Amino acid sequence: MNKNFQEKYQVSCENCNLDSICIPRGLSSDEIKNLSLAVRKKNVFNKGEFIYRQGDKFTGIFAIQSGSAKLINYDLSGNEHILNILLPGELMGFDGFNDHYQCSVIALDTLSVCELPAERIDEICQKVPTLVKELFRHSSEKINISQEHLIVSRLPADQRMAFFLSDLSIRLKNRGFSPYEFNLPLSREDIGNHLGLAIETVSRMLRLLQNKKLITVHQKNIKIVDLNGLKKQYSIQNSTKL
Amino acid sequence: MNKNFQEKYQVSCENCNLDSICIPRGLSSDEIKNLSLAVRKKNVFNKGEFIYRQGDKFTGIFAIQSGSAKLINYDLSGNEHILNILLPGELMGFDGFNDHYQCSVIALDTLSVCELPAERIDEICQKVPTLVKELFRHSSEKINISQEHLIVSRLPADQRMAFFLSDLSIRLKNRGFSPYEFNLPLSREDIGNHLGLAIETVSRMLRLLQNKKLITVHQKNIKIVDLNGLKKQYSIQNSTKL
DNA sequence: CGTATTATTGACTCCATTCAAAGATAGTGG
DNA sequence: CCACTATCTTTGAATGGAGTCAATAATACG
Repeated sequence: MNKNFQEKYQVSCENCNLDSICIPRGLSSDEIKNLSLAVRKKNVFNKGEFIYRQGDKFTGIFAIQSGSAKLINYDLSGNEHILNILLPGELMGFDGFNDHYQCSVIALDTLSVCELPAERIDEICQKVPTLVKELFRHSSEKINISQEHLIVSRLPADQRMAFFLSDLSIRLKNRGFSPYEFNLPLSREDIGNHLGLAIETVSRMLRLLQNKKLITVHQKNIKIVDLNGLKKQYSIQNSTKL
Repeated sequence: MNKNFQEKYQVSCENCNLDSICIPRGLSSDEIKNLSLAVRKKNVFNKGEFIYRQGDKFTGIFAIQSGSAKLINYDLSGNEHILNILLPGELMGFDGFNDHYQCSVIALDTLSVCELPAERIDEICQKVPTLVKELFRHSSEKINISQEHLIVSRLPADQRMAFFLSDLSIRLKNRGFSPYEFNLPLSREDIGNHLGLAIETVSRMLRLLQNKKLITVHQKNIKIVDLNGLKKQYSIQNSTKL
């Protein structure tokens, strides 16, 4: 393994400030070094480009270094369903362990990712047994996120919107961004698609939350005025049944 | 390891006729033997009993040998959300790799399960590397099922019901049961909870599908009269957008 | 057999969609 | 710089699908 190869393919996870949320989360520094050797150099995508496509052969797990993306699924009629928004430090590809990816991921802005290639996962898991556990942990998290979304999808429109914004705010905070002000990289149509709402309803719900002094909206710019109030909007729910 | 111990704790996966859908799916017979040694003896639960509870410490992955169960999540208000129905050969517990189970599983009738204990997963994965891959595969499948449910939750009530029944029919067939007649182990309330419908709507949709000559309903007994027709009910969707 | 629970059916209400139109924003070329 | 278009967003009014309420019917249970 010559120096040129290393420069080209080896990215130290220590150079990336996302260790605490990305794959290395539960690993020791020695283990991270082993992981770093397996990780493919970071790759840059422009807005609108696919990181991977539904139906593609599984090539590995990707981690976002910077930028954001949308996780989508196309149904039999070709309709797009936005399953989630992905932020820096978040992983993707766990939908593909059954040989082929079952979803697509599209960059919402300029995006850089690094990849843990499929062919290396086996060997690295031998060398770093705790990595297996970490990957299961992440996979488990993806399951729980999907299930949470299913529960949220049953809430009325205003609560769904409140959850979406709170969730984004919290995730941004965990990643070192401001939780109180951010630019949604999504159109109203994409938000509606993701939340299962018509674009008109998206407009109305944003206005509603603004009227309640919980947020302020200017185009894609969102300011969270009252995060606790926003959370109460959905976390109370119908407190009738116990 | 004496004979008594083996009788008590060792269940050969070869004795169970669910190899093709359960954990052993992709493993060789030698690997299955190794797996068999790690699997804990089967355990029996009565209707209404918990296999594991949301918040419990992760103890392992369970496989249903016989009977059925419901996978549920309790929200902050204590409301129950039925995320899925689990059938023989199906696995549960992938929601727990993050130290604690995020869901509960309750037996819908007399249920027998076998368990791959957490403390053995590490060692067995060392001995049987292909098992790691198999577990990731199953975990991946759980993700995809959740995401499919999210998409289905956007469909109108009749299509949701049609999907639910078709899906059950297909899964029962894959497990060697009749796909054309089965007894739902769920009350109308549970069906409604799972599909996000009021119990009255569940009644109405079952009647609708019966009027369309796609099924016949007698209490909990369901006969699938026209499986293809049932599938068409939802797979066409709005064919307007391409 | 009577009571309690569960399921069905009908009438009414309400939330979110659809339809329709106006307003705002970004990009283009004169 | 402004007009002009295309796209996106907001707002209002009407429609419709599923929920709620209420009553009846069927089933399970003691």
